[in-house]
Amino acid sequence: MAQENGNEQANERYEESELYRMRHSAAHVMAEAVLEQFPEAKLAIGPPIEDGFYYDFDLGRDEEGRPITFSEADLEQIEARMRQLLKKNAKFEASSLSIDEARGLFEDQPYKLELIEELARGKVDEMGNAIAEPVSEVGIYRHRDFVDLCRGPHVSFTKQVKANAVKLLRTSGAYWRGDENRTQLQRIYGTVWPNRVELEGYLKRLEEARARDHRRLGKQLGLFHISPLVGTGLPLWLPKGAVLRETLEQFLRQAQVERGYLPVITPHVGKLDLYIKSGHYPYYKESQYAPLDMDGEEFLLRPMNCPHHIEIYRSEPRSYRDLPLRLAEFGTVYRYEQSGELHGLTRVRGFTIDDSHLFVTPEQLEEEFVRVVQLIQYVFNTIGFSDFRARLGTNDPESDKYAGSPEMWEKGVDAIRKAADGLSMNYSVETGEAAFYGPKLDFIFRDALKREWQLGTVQVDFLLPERFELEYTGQDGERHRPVMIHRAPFGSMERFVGILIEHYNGAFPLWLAPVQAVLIPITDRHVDYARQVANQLRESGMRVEVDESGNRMGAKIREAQLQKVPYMLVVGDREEESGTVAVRTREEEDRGALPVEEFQAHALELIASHASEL
RNA sequence: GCCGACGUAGCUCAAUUGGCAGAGCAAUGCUCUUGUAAAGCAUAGGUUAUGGGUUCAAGUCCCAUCGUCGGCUCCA
Repeated sequence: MAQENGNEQANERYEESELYRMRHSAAHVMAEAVLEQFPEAKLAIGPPIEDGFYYDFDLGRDEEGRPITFSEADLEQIEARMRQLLKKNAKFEASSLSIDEARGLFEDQPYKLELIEELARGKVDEMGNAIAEPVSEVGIYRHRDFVDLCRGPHVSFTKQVKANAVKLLRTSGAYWRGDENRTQLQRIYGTVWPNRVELEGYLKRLEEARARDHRRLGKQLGLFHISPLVGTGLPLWLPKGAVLRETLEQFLRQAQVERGYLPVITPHVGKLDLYIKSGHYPYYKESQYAPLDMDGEEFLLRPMNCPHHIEIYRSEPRSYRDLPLRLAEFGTVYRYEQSGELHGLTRVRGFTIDDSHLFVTPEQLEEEFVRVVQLIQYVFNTIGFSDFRARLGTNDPESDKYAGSPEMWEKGVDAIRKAADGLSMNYSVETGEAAFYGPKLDFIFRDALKREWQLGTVQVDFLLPERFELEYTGQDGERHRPVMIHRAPFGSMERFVGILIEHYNGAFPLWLAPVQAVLIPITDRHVDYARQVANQLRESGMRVEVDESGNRMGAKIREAQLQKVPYMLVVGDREEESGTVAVRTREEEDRGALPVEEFQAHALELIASHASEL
């Protein structure tokens, strides 16, 4: 993905940019304002981030022992004070101190002391990033009476941050060092831009992003519904959403048939023993629905599909002639995510993975891996997704989260690297992002709100074949152990559709649109003709509705526009007499009358080619 | 799960310091028979998330539960 290099370069430039300095400096001035209002506040860290900055504070506890938090009024006051402080033109002065001097200077700032100790021991820097070497001196930045442990960079004078280009956005809790077992601090997020106009532009972009939020569009377009009575995180697919999802499923099924995948269908529950044997259970115990105890036997709502597919592999003796064996299923799984983690369709408790498990010989591994990546690229290209990056997730040798031998991991990572390099792909390598059973290559998409979502994934697995003692008979007549590839191009149908909604702002390409055309009869008199045309189009496989409401034509068009229906086919006396439809697209283009057959042929061609333009 | 904000009709939102729960859209009925983004009139729609409490009086104040939203954490 050529995208990624660009991003990395952009990030490097960002960290050296004036804007980055402004945001870093704004964080310091905000902390200064906070300290005025909360003199007892302890400072944690306050870095620039994409589009802004934050600073974390510990405000201590009230008489009842509850953490003191920022109110909305506090935020307004802090923001107002910050503006005043920016205008008073203080100079930012850098200097460095020995570790001991720094310990003295920050003696009543416990979080800073912890950072200083870690710098001295060479673990992490003041921003929390890993460093290689212990340091003997630490950087500090001072403006007025405010001093912070910091290596900069900053602007020279506070005035260089425009007071009218600063806005504090929100507060939230945030764990110290990102660790939920440690103190929860109070974070303030803010943003700074070079000037007021750019700030307003940014706020407008946020507003626009909210307008294309898939939860909002999902309601407006009648795609899905989440009922608290059914269960939070358990979406209900409405007819139009179901059509969209099934269309995607059909598309992938077809692509898989062409590539030698075989369908299987397996149940949504399995005995607990199955997951104990696979090793999934102890790893993910906390994020699973509790086992169902029936007559002394325990069953799990399945959190993944792999063990079921493995049992299919094991159902008969396998020969090298059977491999690669590619078993595919849209398999629904259940994971009890923490309540605060749920989010529309993109983070749910019951979802369907476009899952497949490939059982291959070690010799076939690399080639099969390449084919899977090519399938994923084909899927993304066809659907029109572009803002993706690829990530190679490896195990963290320090962590006990990962099973299997070092050789297994090495072989797996090696296979992925060879495959990705062979395809000339750009990818980042991230330690500690692997599955517990093996390394993986993930495809990560950025949504309208700039959040990143992992969609497609391909994983190499030497472990489960061992756990389940999988075998095949080789050409040599000996027993051999296959390797597994786990893969899901969409990742999950729920998440993928959620992202798809935002990507297209609800205006799906014709082939995916839940309703592809609406017939709009001008008066009651034309309803029969409209129905006749609709039926003709339906017989060719198109998804067509007739607007038989009592509305006037203008209102029917408005409704179809709001529903983002690709084609509006207006029919009145003229069309009925000539056997035509007056074609209008959602891009507000009146294309005039076309014979029904001509429109149909044109539309079917676009559908077949997965075209995104009408 | 944690921090904060919030929960009023199907949807979007009103309701002054605690004092009769409202509007637009959608729905239904009637009239109009209409040419490219909203016709008119009428009707119906509510245990103000749920449960408890304070008060002469609670949508409004307090407590709990459920849920939603923004973050944090997590994401097989």
